[in-house]
Amino acid sequence: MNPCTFFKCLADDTRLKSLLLIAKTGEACVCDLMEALELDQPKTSRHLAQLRKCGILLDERRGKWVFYRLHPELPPWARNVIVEAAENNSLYFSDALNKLMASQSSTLNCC
Amino acid sequence: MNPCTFFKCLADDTRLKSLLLIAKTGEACVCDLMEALELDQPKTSRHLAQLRKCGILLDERRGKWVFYRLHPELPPWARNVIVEAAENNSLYFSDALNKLMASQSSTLNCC
DNA sequence: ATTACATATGCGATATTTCACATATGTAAA
DNA sequence: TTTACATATGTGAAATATCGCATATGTAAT
Repeated sequence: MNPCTFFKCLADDTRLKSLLLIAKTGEACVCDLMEALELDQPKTSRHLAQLRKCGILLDERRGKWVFYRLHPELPPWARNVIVEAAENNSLYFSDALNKLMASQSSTLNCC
Repeated sequence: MNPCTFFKCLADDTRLKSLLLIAKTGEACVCDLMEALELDQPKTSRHLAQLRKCGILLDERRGKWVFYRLHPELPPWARNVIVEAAENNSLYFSDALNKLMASQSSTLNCC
């Protein structure tokens, strides 16, 4: 994991918020993320794909849905960076986090 | 310190290596950094200026030279990110670090 | 005041990233 | 097997970042 490549992955609002949301909640599917972040589907998917290709996220398909979580083999220092960023910038993504947790706990939710 | 802005600052080879070198050595002047990184002067100065304007680095002039160090008011989480990256990616900037330490300890050095 | 050296910045050219739209793929229910 | 839904990706346009060169500013010695 080249550190410059790693930081490039965090250097975008969509990707960073997606990562912080996933770090906080453990995992999330694409449809919940796009609603929480108020983004269209291709944009959400593209950024998640970039994080997956860099080895930061791991995807798992369950039926129609694809869930993303932090890659278990992510180097500890890199995981710490994400977790520390999440713990110290709650205001940056609290709106999205509230929406995401509402979706995830709702029985009306798609997945 | 918006976290996305912060990570954008780390998402470039010149800036990231400069930061890791400064984190390791405490401080460095522009001329030593440009030699350690084998860059021209305007490029080195430009990237340092960006880090200064974002509040990551603090500059201090001493005679003809300008020394940069991590800004003392940098939020602890952000400082930790830089320090952790430095501690866990030595191979990424070891060449530059060796050159920088050689310059800084040499009596032949300009500053 | 002039010169030499260290650092900073204006600016157009180039490279890289991101976006928006269309479309493709994958899954499951009817 | 048709349909609906979820996700992924091809592609060119737009936005953004970086570079290279020239030049400006700041400091100290002569």
